[in-house]
Amino acid sequence: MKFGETIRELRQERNLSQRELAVMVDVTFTYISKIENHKLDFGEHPSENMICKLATALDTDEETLLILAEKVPPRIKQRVMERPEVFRKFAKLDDKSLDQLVAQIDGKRPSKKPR
Amino acid sequence: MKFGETIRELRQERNLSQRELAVMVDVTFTYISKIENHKLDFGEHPSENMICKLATALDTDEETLLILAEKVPPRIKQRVMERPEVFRKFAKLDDKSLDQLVAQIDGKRPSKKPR
DNA sequence: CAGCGTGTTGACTGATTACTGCAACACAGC
DNA sequence: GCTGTGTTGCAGTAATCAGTCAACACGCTG
Repeated sequence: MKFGETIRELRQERNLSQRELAVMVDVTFTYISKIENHKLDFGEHPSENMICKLATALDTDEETLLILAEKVPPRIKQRVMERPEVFRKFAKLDDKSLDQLVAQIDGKRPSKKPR
Repeated sequence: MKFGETIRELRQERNLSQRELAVMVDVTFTYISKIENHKLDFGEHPSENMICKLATALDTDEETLLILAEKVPPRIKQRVMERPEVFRKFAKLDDKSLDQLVAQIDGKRPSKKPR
């Protein structure tokens, strides 16, 4: 519901025209327009590859874009394949339980102990 | 590496010929053979839809088959989309940390708290 | 108002996907 | 030696995907 809008915002923040961005990711500018307006012929979103290029060109986080495009980022997919039973369990938990687990993680490993 | 072999085993356990299974999932039996031997023209695995039908026909767990075919089951995908930050965190954890979280889940919610 | 830069849209094209269908062969048992 | 079973290669197809191209619309600016 928000992928195209996000691309547009990022592009405008960087003061790029559709044409300029198009060159950077190596497609025609009309395609950029369609992406931003969700006017792609079939499904809503561009290919994973394209999203990756867009992330680079716009200097933004690739995984966030992928998720907006309803694609599971490769790194997450890989981990799911490596530990399927675990992720199947996680997927069964409700929001509250997930939050509790996150709290566990953040509590136990406080990112960076600043001495 | 094991999808085709798994299908074959399940099929044989149920005493089905490739031809019989093929009818059940509405494809030709040569296709079943190709699936079992990883001889599909392009990528290794059949479509999600086909896998789903196979699971039904073989009366086995769909998600397990999907994972063998290196596809993220829809239920898991959906949950990832709903709580992306959470699953991104999970995916960063090493095996030991994941195991600890699972222990948390299993310990904390012993299936059914009576009372 | 001419012309430029910008964005939007519909029709079209080429590649890839997910199979079908056939033919030929192998092997196993009766 | 025939029937049932599985294997493999090749060609064909229909749908979907990824992207191009031409045409047009808008707002500025000189």
